[in-house]
Amino acid sequence: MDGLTEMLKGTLEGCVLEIIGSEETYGYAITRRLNELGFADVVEGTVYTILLRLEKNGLVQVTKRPSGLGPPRKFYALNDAGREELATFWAKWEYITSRIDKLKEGGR
Amino acid sequence: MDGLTEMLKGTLEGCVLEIIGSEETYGYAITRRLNELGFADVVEGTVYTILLRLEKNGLVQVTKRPSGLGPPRKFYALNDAGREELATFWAKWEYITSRIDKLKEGGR
DNA sequence: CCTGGTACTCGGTATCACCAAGTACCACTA
DNA sequence: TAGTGGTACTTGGTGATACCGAGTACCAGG
Repeated sequence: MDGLTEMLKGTLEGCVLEIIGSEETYGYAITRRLNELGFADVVEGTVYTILLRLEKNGLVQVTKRPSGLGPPRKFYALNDAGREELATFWAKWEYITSRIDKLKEGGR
Repeated sequence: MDGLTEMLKGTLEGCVLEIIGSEETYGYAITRRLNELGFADVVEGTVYTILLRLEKNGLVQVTKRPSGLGPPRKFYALNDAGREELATFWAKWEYITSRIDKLKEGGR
Protein backbone atom coordinates (compact mmCIF):
# COMPACT_ATOMS: atom_id res chain seq x y z
CA MET A 1 0.00 0.00 0.00
CA ASP A 2 1.66 3.21 -1.10
CA GLY A 3 0.66 6.75 -1.84
CA LEU A 4 -0.86 7.04 1.59
CA THR A 5 1.20 10.11 2.25
CA GLU A 6 -1.36 12.72 1.32
CA MET A 7 -4.04 11.04 3.32
CA LEU A 8 -1.84 10.98 6.39
CA LYS A 9 -1.54 14.73 6.40
CA GLY A 10 -2.84 15.95 9.69
CA THR A 11 -3.27 12.48 11.15
CA LEU A 12 0.36 11.50 11.43
CA GLU A 13 1.01 14.13 14.04
CA GLY A 14 -1.89 12.72 16.06
CA CYS A 15 -0.44 9.24 15.78
CA VAL A 16 2.86 10.46 17.12
CA LEU A 17 1.07 12.16 20.00
CA GLU A 18 -0.74 8.93 20.80
CA ILE A 19 2.49 6.95 20.78
CA ILE A 20 4.24 9.44 23.03
CA GLY A 21 1.20 9.54 25.27
CA SER A 22 1.24 5.83 25.89
CA GLU A 23 4.93 5.74 26.76
CA GLU A 24 7.85 8.13 26.97
CA THR A 25 9.91 7.38 23.90
CA TYR A 26 12.19 8.87 21.24
CA GLY A 27 12.21 9.63 17.52
CA TYR A 28 13.93 6.61 16.14
CA ALA A 29 11.72 4.23 18.12
CA ILE A 30 8.59 6.12 17.11
CA THR A 31 9.52 5.69 13.48
CA ARG A 32 9.99 1.94 13.97
CA ARG A 33 6.66 1.75 15.77
CA LEU A 34 4.84 3.51 12.96
CA ASN A 35 6.49 1.25 10.44
CA GLU A 36 5.46 -1.92 12.23
CA LEU A 37 1.95 -0.52 12.62
CA GLY A 38 1.64 -0.55 8.86
CA PHE A 39 2.80 2.93 7.93
CA ALA A 40 5.73 1.37 6.18
CA ASP A 41 7.04 4.33 4.27
CA VAL A 42 7.11 6.87 7.06
CA VAL A 43 10.73 7.82 7.36
CA GLU A 44 12.78 9.31 10.14
CA GLY A 45 12.96 12.76 8.65
CA THR A 46 9.19 13.02 8.75
CA VAL A 47 8.95 11.98 12.38
CA TYR A 48 11.67 14.35 13.46
CA THR A 49 9.98 17.29 11.81
CA ILE A 50 6.81 16.39 13.69
CA LEU A 51 8.69 16.10 16.97
CA LEU A 52 10.35 19.46 16.43
CA ARG A 53 6.93 20.96 15.78
CA LEU A 54 5.45 19.40 18.91
CA GLU A 55 8.29 20.79 20.94
CA LYS A 56 7.97 24.21 19.36
CA ASN A 57 4.24 24.20 20.13
CA GLY A 58 4.87 23.30 23.74
CA LEU A 59 3.03 19.99 23.74
CA VAL A 60 5.86 17.79 24.97
CA GLN A 61 8.54 17.62 27.57
CA VAL A 62 11.96 16.61 26.27
CA THR A 63 14.69 14.76 28.13
CA LYS A 64 18.03 13.85 26.64
CA ARG A 65 19.55 10.57 27.80
CA PRO A 66 22.64 8.61 26.70
CA SER A 67 21.87 5.59 24.57
CA GLY A 68 24.60 2.99 24.94
CA LEU A 69 24.37 2.06 21.27
CA GLY A 70 24.55 5.33 19.43
CA PRO A 71 24.18 9.03 20.02
CA PRO A 72 22.07 10.28 22.95
CA ARG A 73 18.33 9.95 22.60
CA LYS A 74 15.78 12.69 23.02
CA PHE A 75 12.88 11.24 24.97
CA TYR A 76 9.47 12.84 24.57
CA ALA A 77 6.59 12.85 27.02
CA LEU A 78 3.24 14.63 26.80
CA ASN A 79 2.53 17.53 29.10
CA ASP A 80 -0.97 18.79 29.90
CA ALA A 81 -1.26 20.77 26.68
CA GLY A 82 -0.15 17.68 24.78
CA ARG A 83 -2.78 15.48 26.40
CA GLU A 84 -5.41 18.04 25.58
CA GLU A 85 -4.25 18.22 21.99
CA LEU A 86 -4.37 14.44 21.78
CA ALA A 87 -7.97 14.38 23.02
CA THR A 88 -8.86 17.00 20.43
CA PHE A 89 -7.20 14.94 17.76
CA TRP A 90 -9.28 11.87 18.56
CA ALA A 91 -12.45 13.93 18.65
CA LYS A 92 -11.71 15.26 15.19
CA TRP A 93 -10.85 11.78 13.99
CA GLU A 94 -14.17 10.41 15.22
CA TYR A 95 -15.97 13.25 13.57
CA ILE A 96 -14.32 12.85 10.20
CA THR A 97 -14.54 9.09 10.05
CA SER A 98 -18.22 9.14 10.97
CA ARG A 99 -18.98 11.65 8.22
CA ILE A 100 -16.99 9.82 5.61
CA ASP A 101 -18.49 6.48 6.51
CA LYS A 102 -21.89 8.07 6.14
CA LEU A 103 -20.91 9.35 2.73
CA LYS A 104 -19.66 5.92 1.79
CA GLU A 105 -22.92 4.28 2.83
CA GLY A 106 -24.56 6.57 0.30
CA GLY A 107 -26.02 8.61 3.09
CA ARG A 108 -28.08 11.36 1.58
CA MET B 1 -15.98 21.33 14.92
CA ASP B 2 -13.30 23.32 13.21
CA GLY B 3 -9.67 22.94 12.28
CA LEU B 4 -10.49 19.82 10.34
CA THR B 5 -8.83 21.20 7.29
CA GLU B 6 -5.44 19.58 7.70
CA MET B 7 -6.99 16.24 8.42
CA LEU B 8 -9.07 16.40 5.29
CA LYS B 9 -6.01 16.61 3.10
CA GLY B 10 -6.11 13.80 0.65
CA THR B 11 -9.57 12.64 1.70
CA LEU B 12 -11.61 15.54 0.40
CA GLU B 13 -10.72 14.69 -3.15
CA GLY B 14 -11.95 11.15 -2.52
CA CYS B 15 -15.20 12.48 -1.12
CA VAL B 16 -15.74 14.54 -4.22
CA LEU B 17 -15.05 11.49 -6.36
CA GLU B 18 -17.60 9.52 -4.39
CA ILE B 19 -20.24 12.21 -4.79
CA ILE B 20 -19.64 12.49 -8.51
CA GLY B 21 -19.63 8.71 -8.78
CA SER B 22 -23.06 8.38 -7.26
CA GLU B 23 -24.62 11.00 -9.50
CA GLU B 24 -23.58 13.35 -12.27
CA THR B 25 -23.43 16.76 -10.63
CA TYR B 26 -21.70 20.13 -10.54
CA GLY B 27 -19.43 22.16 -8.32
CA TYR B 28 -21.86 24.33 -6.49
CA ALA B 29 -24.12 21.39 -5.63
CA ILE B 30 -21.12 19.32 -4.50
CA THR B 31 -20.15 22.08 -2.10
CA ARG B 32 -23.68 22.15 -0.66
CA ARG B 33 -23.64 18.38 -0.34
CA LEU B 34 -20.35 18.40 1.56
CA ASN B 35 -21.65 21.13 3.83
CA GLU B 36 -24.81 19.24 4.70
CA LEU B 37 -22.76 16.11 5.27
CA GLY B 38 -21.01 17.90 8.10
CA PHE B 39 -18.01 19.42 6.37
CA ALA B 40 -19.45 22.80 7.14
CA ASP B 41 -16.53 24.99 6.29
CA VAL B 42 -15.62 23.56 2.93
CA VAL B 43 -16.03 26.45 0.56
CA GLU B 44 -16.59 26.65 -3.16
CA GLY B 45 -13.07 27.63 -4.02
CA THR B 46 -11.79 24.43 -2.51
CA VAL B 47 -14.20 22.25 -4.43
CA TYR B 48 -13.46 23.96 -7.69
CA THR B 49 -9.74 23.45 -7.34
CA ILE B 50 -10.40 19.78 -6.74
CA LEU B 51 -12.65 19.57 -9.79
CA LEU B 52 -10.04 21.29 -11.92
CA ARG B 53 -7.49 18.78 -10.71
CA LEU B 54 -9.75 15.83 -11.44
CA GLU B 55 -10.31 17.13 -14.92
CA LYS B 56 -6.62 17.74 -15.49
CA ASN B 57 -5.87 14.19 -14.33
CA GLY B 58 -8.41 12.75 -16.73
CA LEU B 59 -10.68 11.19 -14.11
CA VAL B 60 -13.91 12.88 -15.09
CA GLN B 61 -16.01 13.71 -18.06
CA VAL B 62 -17.30 17.27 -18.17
CA THR B 63 -20.50 18.51 -19.77
CA LYS B 64 -21.63 22.11 -19.74
CA ARG B 65 -25.34 22.72 -19.51
CA PRO B 66 -27.45 25.88 -19.09
CA SER B 67 -28.85 26.38 -15.64
CA GLY B 68 -32.01 28.46 -15.75
CA LEU B 69 -31.13 30.26 -12.54
CA GLY B 70 -27.58 31.40 -13.05
CA PRO B 71 -24.61 30.83 -15.30
CA PRO B 72 -24.22 27.48 -17.08
CA ARG B 73 -23.21 24.53 -14.90
CA LYS B 74 -20.33 22.19 -15.52
CA PHE B 75 -21.56 18.69 -14.81
CA TYR B 76 -19.00 16.08 -13.82
CA ALA B 77 -19.22 12.30 -14.26
CA LEU B 78 -16.61 9.66 -13.52
CA ASN B 79 -14.95 7.86 -16.39
CA ASP B 80 -13.22 4.49 -16.07
CA ALA B 81 -10.04 6.02 -14.68
CA GLY B 82 -12.12 7.93 -12.17
CA ARG B 83 -13.94 4.83 -10.98
CA GLU B 84 -10.62 3.09 -10.57
CA GLU B 85 -9.23 6.01 -8.61
CA LEU B 86 -12.31 5.98 -6.40
CA ALA B 87 -11.83 2.29 -5.63
CA THR B 88 -8.19 2.96 -4.79
CA PHE B 89 -9.24 5.77 -2.52
CA TRP B 90 -11.58 3.57 -0.52
CA ALA B 91 -8.95 0.88 -0.25
CA LYS B 92 -6.50 3.40 1.19
CA TRP B 93 -9.15 4.74 3.49
CA GLU B 94 -9.88 1.27 4.86
CA TYR B 95 -6.21 0.67 5.31
CA ILE B 96 -5.52 3.88 7.18
CA THR B 97 -8.56 3.74 9.41
CA SER B 98 -7.83 0.15 10.39
CA ARG B 99 -4.24 1.02 11.33
CA ILE B 100 -5.19 4.09 13.27
CA ASP B 101 -7.97 2.32 15.11
CA LYS B 102 -5.45 -0.33 16.04
CA LEU B 103 -3.11 2.32 17.33
CA LYS B 104 -5.95 3.87 19.27
CA GLU B 105 -6.82 0.55 20.89
CA GLY B 106 -3.27 0.54 22.16
CA GLY B 107 -2.34 -2.18 19.70
CA ARG B 108 1.28 -3.08 20.24
C1' DC C 1 39.65 -0.10 10.20
C1' DC C 2 35.36 -0.42 8.29
C1' DT C 3 30.79 -1.77 7.83
C1' DG C 4 26.22 -1.52 9.60
C1' DG C 5 22.79 -0.24 12.91
C1' DT C 6 21.42 3.50 15.88
C1' DA C 7 20.05 8.45 16.31
C1' DC C 8 19.34 13.24 15.17
C1' DT C 9 19.56 17.64 11.96
C1' DC C 10 18.58 20.54 8.15
C1' DG C 11 17.33 22.64 3.62
C1' DG C 12 14.50 22.14 -0.12
C1' DT C 13 10.18 20.35 -2.64
C1' DA C 14 5.37 18.96 -3.71
C1' DT C 15 0.73 18.52 -2.53
C1' DC C 16 -3.34 20.04 -0.89
C1' DA C 17 -6.98 22.85 1.19
C1' DC C 18 -7.98 27.67 2.20
C1' DC C 19 -8.73 32.43 1.20
C1' DA C 20 -10.06 36.55 -1.27
C1' DA C 21 -11.54 38.82 -4.93
C1' DG C 22 -13.61 38.93 -9.18
C1' DT C 23 -16.89 37.78 -13.11
C1' DA C 24 -21.38 36.64 -14.62
C1' DC C 25 -26.20 35.21 -15.00
C1' DC C 26 -30.89 35.43 -13.42
C1' DA C 27 -35.25 36.59 -10.68
C1' DC C 28 -37.55 39.49 -7.75
C1' DT C 29 -38.72 43.94 -5.86
C1' DA C 30 -39.12 48.83 -4.97
C1' DT D 1 -34.68 50.53 -13.90
C1' DA D 2 -31.67 50.19 -10.38
C1' DG D 3 -30.62 47.28 -6.62
C1' DT D 4 -30.35 43.02 -4.05
C1' DG D 5 -29.58 38.29 -3.38
C1' DG D 6 -28.88 33.58 -4.79
C1' DT D 7 -26.58 30.78 -8.16
C1' DA D 8 -22.20 29.37 -10.46
C1' DC D 9 -17.45 29.38 -11.93
C1' DT D 10 -12.40 31.33 -12.13
C1' DT D 11 -7.94 32.63 -10.59
C1' DG D 12 -3.75 33.87 -7.92
C1' DG D 13 -1.65 33.58 -3.73
C1' DT D 14 -0.86 31.52 1.13
C1' DG D 15 0.11 28.17 4.81
C1' DA D 16 0.41 23.61 6.73
C1' DT D 17 2.19 19.19 6.27
C1' DA D 18 4.78 15.15 4.82
C1' DC D 19 8.63 13.68 1.87
C1' DC D 20 13.33 13.51 0.22
C1' DG D 21 18.26 13.62 0.43
C1' DA D 22 22.35 14.50 2.35
C1' DG D 23 24.92 15.11 6.32
C1' DT D 24 26.72 14.37 11.20
C1' DA D 25 27.79 11.36 14.90
C1' DC D 26 28.23 7.41 18.04
C1' DC D 27 29.11 2.59 18.87
C1' DA D 28 29.92 -2.63 18.31
C1' DG D 29 31.62 -6.61 15.87
C1' DG D 30 34.24 -8.77 12.28
